[in-house]
Amino acid sequence: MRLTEKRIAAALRHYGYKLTPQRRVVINAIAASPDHLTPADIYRRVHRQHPGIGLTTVYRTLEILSRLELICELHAGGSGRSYTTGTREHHHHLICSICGAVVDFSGHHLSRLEARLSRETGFEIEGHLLEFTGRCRNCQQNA
Amino acid sequence: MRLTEKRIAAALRHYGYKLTPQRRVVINAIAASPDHLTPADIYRRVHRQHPGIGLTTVYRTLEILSRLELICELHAGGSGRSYTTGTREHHHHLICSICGAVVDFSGHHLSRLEARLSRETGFEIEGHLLEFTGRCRNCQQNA
DNA sequence: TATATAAATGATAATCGTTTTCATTTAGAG
DNA sequence: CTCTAAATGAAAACGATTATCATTTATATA
Repeated sequence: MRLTEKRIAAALRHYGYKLTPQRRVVINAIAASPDHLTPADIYRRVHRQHPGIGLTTVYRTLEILSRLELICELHAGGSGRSYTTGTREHHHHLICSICGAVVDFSGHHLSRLEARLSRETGFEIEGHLLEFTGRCRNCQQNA
Repeated sequence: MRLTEKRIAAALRHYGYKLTPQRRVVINAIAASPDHLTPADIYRRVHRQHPGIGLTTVYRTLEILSRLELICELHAGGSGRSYTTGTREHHHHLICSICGAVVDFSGHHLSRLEARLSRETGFEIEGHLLEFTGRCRNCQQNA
C-alpha cells in the first residue's frame, strides 16, 4: 500500500520538520504520480503551478523525505535518481534499459543472505539494493 | 579467479581494439590493485608514472573494458563508480557506508527470481545489481 | 493575537564526475 | 614503409547535485 499525501505530511511534522507550502506541493507531486520521477521531473511539475518554488527546495525536500523513508529512492543504473511514494511493503525494482520504465516487485527476501554475510564478514548490514535491468515488452517490439 | 593483465590485453585485441601503451598502463593499474578504484584513483596512479596520459583516455579505456566485462563496474550507492579486475565467477558486493571498503561475495543465485520476473512482466532481463551496504568491522569499532 | 527564533527558502555560484569536441598522433594491416 | 581508421589529449561543455547567504516564514510561546 502506498503512503498518502496526508500521511507523509503528518510524518514530516512528527519528526519535527515544518510543513511549508512548498513541501506540501512537492509531496503532492510525488503522491499524485504512480511513476518514478526524477528531481527534474518533480521540479517541472511543481514549477508549472507554483513558479516560485526553486529547484533547491525540491532537492532538499526529497532528501528529507527519502531519509525518513517516506518516499522511495531509486538509482537507476547510470547517473540520476528518481523517487516515488513510499510503501509499507519492502520491494525492489525492474528497470527498462531503453525507456526507463520502472516496475516494482516484491516477494523476494534477502534476510537469510544478509545473516550469512553478516556472520562471514563481520559487517553490520544496513541495507541493500536489488535491481534488475532489461527490455520491457514495448521496447522489445519496437526493436 | 581474477583476470590477469595479459589476458585482458589479449581479449582487448581479440575484439579488434588497438593495444596502445596508454591502455596497457590503465589495465596494469587495475590489475595491480585488489581494490575497487574510481576513475580518479586510476588516473592518479597512471599519471604518476606516465604524466602524458589524460583523464579522458582513462575514462574511454574503462568504458571499453567494462563493456567487454573484462573489468567489473560498481555503482556504490551515491554518485561515482569504481572498477576492479573482472573474475570468471559471478559475484556481488558488500560496501562499507563509512569507509567505502568493498567485499565481494558469491554463491547467491538469482536465476529463479529472474525467470519469475520475466514470466510475470514480459521483460527480457539483461542483468541485475545486488549490493549490500553496512559498516565494516573496523568502522563499527571506531564509532 | 503578537512576537521571537530557529528553520526553511530561493537565486546564484560552485562543485563533482563525466562526456564531447576537434585537431593531432599512432597502431597495426597490407 | 605506407596508409587509414582508430586512438589520443587538452579544453570546453555538460548535467546533476550541493553550498552559500541574505531574506522570509512556520510555529512555539507569551
